[in-house]
Amino acid sequence: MKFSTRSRYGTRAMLDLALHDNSSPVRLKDLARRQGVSVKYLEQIIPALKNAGFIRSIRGINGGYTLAKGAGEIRLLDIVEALEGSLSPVDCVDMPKWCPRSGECATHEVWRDVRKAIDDVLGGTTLADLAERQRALSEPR
Amino acid sequence: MKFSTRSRYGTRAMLDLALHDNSSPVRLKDLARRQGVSVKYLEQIIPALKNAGFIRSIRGINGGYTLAKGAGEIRLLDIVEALEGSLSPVDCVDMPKWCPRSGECATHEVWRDVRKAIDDVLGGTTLADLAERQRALSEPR
DNA sequence: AATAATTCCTAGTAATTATATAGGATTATT
DNA sequence: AATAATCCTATATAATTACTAGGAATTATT
Ligand code: FES
Ligand code: FES
Repeated sequence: MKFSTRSRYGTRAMLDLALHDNSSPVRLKDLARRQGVSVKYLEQIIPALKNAGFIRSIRGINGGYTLAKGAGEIRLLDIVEALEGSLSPVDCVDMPKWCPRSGECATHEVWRDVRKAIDDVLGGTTLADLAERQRALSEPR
Repeated sequence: MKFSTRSRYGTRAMLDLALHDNSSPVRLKDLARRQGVSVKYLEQIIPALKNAGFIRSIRGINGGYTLAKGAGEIRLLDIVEALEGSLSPVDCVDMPKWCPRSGECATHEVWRDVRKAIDDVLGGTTLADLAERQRALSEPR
């Protein structure tokens, strides 16, 4: 019941892009240095975010990555699901047929409730919200 | 981000014990048959529940397992944590030192919120609640 | 046209975790 | 003594995780 490093690194990568949005594309090299992750590993995580339509890439020299849409339109739930797969704590929440007795299983209902609680938190937070929180944290006071 | 089979089987085992509470101890053989799990695998899951103080065992012939306290005093959160370990989606929620920059990491706050949401659902449901739901599901109507 | 810097693609790999199974020791009832 | 249950420890296998490696494709600059 842990998020994989894919999700942790990938979410922080998205946050990094959001914070550097209005400038030139962000090179993976810089992103990796700032986040303390190897370029090679990020290279493997990034495609999921691109396929999901969250980021756009610019190839060749001076290339890099930018957000493909407004930070306010990207929910953390979408990011994590793109990286992690479904957040249902058990498979039968998504596919009731997966458990033969899902119609008469009380635990099933509880797992569904857990899923919903996660959805509410992560679905209610956008990348813009996250960036704002980060700015508040980094702000000198 | 899935619960292991330990958690799923273990929770169902606890539910089974709760439903057969007021009678004689439940043999693993019967529990396993009802839940569709091998006795040998259950044997490996059960000790965690016993060590946590949720169940009591009776050895020898006519032995078996019973709840060690009232079903209303056992929260699903406790059961799952006994079987699964901490439900924090990332380690730094439990150990802030684990991430070097946890004090200035916005994602950290979100992961903490996710943990809390799970806690609220699973901490707010007791084994008695679960048993009641199960009876409602099984009831002929 | 050559160079350099970037993303893109595919494969490999070591370590860990998940999901069991197996065999026998211990305990208590009859 | 026989039986039936829990208890304990070891082993096996498969899947997943967290990377690393090498090079191909693309593009701005010179
Ligand atoms: S229906 Fe899947 S756990 Fe019960
Ligand atoms: S502090 Fe652990 S993920 Fe940021």
